Amino acid sequence: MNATRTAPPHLVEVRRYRYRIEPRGAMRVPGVVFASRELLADAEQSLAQVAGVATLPGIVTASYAMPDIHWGYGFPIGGVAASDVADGGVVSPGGVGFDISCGVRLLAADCDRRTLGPALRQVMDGLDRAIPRGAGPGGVWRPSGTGERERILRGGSRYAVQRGFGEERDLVRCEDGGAVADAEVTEVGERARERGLGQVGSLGSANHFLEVQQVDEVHDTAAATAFGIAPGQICVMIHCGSRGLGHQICTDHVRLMDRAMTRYGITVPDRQPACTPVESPEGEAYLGAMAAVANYGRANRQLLSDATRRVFRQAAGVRLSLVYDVSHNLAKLETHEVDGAPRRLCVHRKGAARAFPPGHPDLPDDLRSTGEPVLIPGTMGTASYVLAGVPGGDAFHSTCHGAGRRMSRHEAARTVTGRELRARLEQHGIAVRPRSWRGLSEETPEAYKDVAAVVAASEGAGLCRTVARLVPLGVVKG
DNA sequence: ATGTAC
Repeated sequence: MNATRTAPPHLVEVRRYRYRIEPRGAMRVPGVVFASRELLADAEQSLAQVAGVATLPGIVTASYAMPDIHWGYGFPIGGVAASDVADGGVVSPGGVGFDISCGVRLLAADCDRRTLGPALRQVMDGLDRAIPRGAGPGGVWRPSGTGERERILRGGSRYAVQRGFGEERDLVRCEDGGAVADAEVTEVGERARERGLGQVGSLGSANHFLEVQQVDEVHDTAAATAFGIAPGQICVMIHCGSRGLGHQICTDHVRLMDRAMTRYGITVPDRQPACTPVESPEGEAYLGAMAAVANYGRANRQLLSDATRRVFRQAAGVRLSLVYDVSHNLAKLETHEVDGAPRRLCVHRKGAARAFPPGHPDLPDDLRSTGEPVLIPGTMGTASYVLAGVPGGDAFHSTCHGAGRRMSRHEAARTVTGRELRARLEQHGIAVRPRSWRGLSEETPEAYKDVAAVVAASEGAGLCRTVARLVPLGVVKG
């Protein structure tokens, strides 16, 4: 149940693209919102969530919000919060979201728009047939039994590649080398496993998509070269998550934590977001399950990449190499400096991407001097971006994750029909392969903030730098 | 986001 709506917290402009919410009441730290005035106009009610997150036990430095902030379950989408593990810091499933491990993968083709030529149509038709999408079951590959299912949860992309669904080099270009080590498969309940089993290698629905894109502008040639992209080049962007498996894990663990919270003496506004200390049986159970789902999400994107590569090879003789794969819905145990001392933190990024700076030891060797690639899926018919981490990046090295919704799904569907939208996009030279007309209309570009403004605010706030802008040529949607 | 509600 929602409490009475109170006035949104007061924002003070610290400098351009940086606002502050002073700690009041139960807030343990300030709120820091990276945005422009224009972007804030669409974010008013989610500022209360930024203040709510600031009350979490053990939270350090600030409750952060990225320029694409919008209303979410408990935490705002576009929120970043870190808690100090040794100081009773908590982990919250609401700080990760229902779509655990949702993220983006970018593949670069060995051709440009001109050399691909009319084969684009065959590629789109091939993808239309090869990419499972929409709600419900169906994936490109079904694990054969319990053993294989558990190896996906433990091994992520690494297992998918071992199994023949990719190349060894892919793993170098995946966050965490394609798998996190701390997956605890025993914490993944039977219902979650069942839901996940038949959905390995599927897009899902809503804002998830697979797009054939073209590199439209390169802003940073050195970084683009290191990432493997150049002007005019054909790319494929895949945005998807962990399907029913992640949803079920979030549901299960919110329930467990909700029951346990009072035992730890934790009270939160509106009974959400549910949380328990990282160092508690419930906290450890969630993090173990979440890590298993993180691996599942990566395997999902790996399987979809394999299916996409097959289509490009058969329809156009084109090869795709992985640029990067990064999630924007995860909690991670990381070491960051707080008040001049290194602390072990549980960093929640919900609708926020990690953006390690140049020189960070966890980056792949060939990207270490460049900074971590960040992949920003835009809205249909506009543009997507490739960014990079910068030295001194704020918010525990995080940045924006997308355009950010501005209109409800219902409102969006009222503005345009799916058929009208497809006609409009095709007029602009964008091929559309939808699964449902309703789903397409809900994703109309007007339903989102201006992704260029979000990227400009993120860069202006010192969170990242722009490497390239990509425009869509073909969209595959659920 | 989600077998779009227990």
